[in-house]
Amino acid sequence: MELNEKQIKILEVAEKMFAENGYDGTSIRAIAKEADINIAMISYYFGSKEKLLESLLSYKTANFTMELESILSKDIDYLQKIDEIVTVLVARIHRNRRVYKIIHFEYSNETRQIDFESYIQIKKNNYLIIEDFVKKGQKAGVFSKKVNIPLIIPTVLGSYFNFYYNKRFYKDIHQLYTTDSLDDFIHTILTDHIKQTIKALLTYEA
Amino acid sequence: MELNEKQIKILEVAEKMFAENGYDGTSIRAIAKEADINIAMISYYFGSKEKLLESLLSYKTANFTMELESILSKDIDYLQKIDEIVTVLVARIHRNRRVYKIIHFEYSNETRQIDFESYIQIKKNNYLIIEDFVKKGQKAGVFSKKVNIPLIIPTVLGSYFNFYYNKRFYKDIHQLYTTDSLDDFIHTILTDHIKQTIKALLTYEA
DNA sequence: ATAGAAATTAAACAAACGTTTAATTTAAAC
DNA sequence: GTTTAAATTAAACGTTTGTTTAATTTCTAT
Repeated sequence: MELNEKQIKILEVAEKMFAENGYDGTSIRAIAKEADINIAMISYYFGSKEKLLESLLSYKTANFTMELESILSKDIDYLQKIDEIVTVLVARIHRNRRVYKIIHFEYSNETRQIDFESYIQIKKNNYLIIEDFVKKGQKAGVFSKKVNIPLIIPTVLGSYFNFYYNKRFYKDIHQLYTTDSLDDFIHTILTDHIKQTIKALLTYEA
Repeated sequence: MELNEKQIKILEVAEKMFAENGYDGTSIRAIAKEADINIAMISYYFGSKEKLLESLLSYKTANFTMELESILSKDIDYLQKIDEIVTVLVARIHRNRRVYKIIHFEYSNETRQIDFESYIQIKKNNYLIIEDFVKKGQKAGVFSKKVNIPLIIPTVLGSYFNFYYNKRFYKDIHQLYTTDSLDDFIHTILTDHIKQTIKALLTYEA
């Protein structure tokens, strides 16, 4: 699906407002007003509010996969690859945190009939790449064989998102009162913590 | 605030529906119908929809603190305490997962003026207890001194919640098609993974 | 310059929303 | 048994919701 400038504007506004006030908490009137277009244009372009959300998801969850494979093909050791994957992963989910918030909320709701198929396919594909990498590391004797591979990613992403969903709490603890200091904290301290966690987990033998 | 049977019924129904369809996605009419009471009773008992949510939060986030202190006062070693804390923590957030979903969504939204003060106070208090415990472990030479203490809890809770928010994905991977098998997985495999992660992190020196 | 398609608009639609009202029933106190 | 308060009800309120309509403007191709 090709998108013109106005459609992209609508999607950007929708992303911000859906994440801020939820899908149901955001009216298409409010989106239209913020995007400075007529209400009817949303139905005209996307068909309905629900299809607008689906368009947003497929627009934003473009492939991780290439970036991931690029790191894994580098000539660096296993633990360095972990560092790079975590760095890229955290930067990426932080950049797209709003869309992930929508996904977390709507995808965990079984009764909502939004189409998440493309998101799931990307996720499944990326998981298989990670699994392959960890298994190689285990065979090479670098990684512990006791680790539960499918649960590594939830620990990486979860550490970030639980921080983010409680950021008003952690802002106080770490004194992060500006957007810049928060971003900086995430890309340094939080990212380092997650790197450390995953490397510890993958090399832990007890 | 004392609650009669009918008020508790309303809160239980509200918890389920708020978590399932969001605060804005849930009408008081729908709550009233599900709880089998008249619409006006919600305003009559709680004042408004917003105050209903606040009542729900303070009703459900009763103190972790005692349970935590009970574990820490036991005569077991540091790593065994980690095991017990993780077990209790995961069981508890799993039991109250719906309320936490509401909190994650609403508390991370700066523009929403819901009162989270009691939740924050409990969280802050529990953090200080954990911090004290880890510092003692560091002095005793059991725990690494390089760990970022405030970020340990996000890793524990985040691992669980990222699994939960993507459970439709992980259900397929781990073949957890019944509620019982899912609960069982969480209380065994997932809990073990988190225990392992935290113990690895706290003893990692590299 | 003109025809036809695409884009844009204001207005209208029925339905659903949170809240309030005023009347009635139930329960408790004396 | 009467009085008084609490609980419960159906109905109504003014808004806001997502979507559609029909008319108009803008753009594109010939």
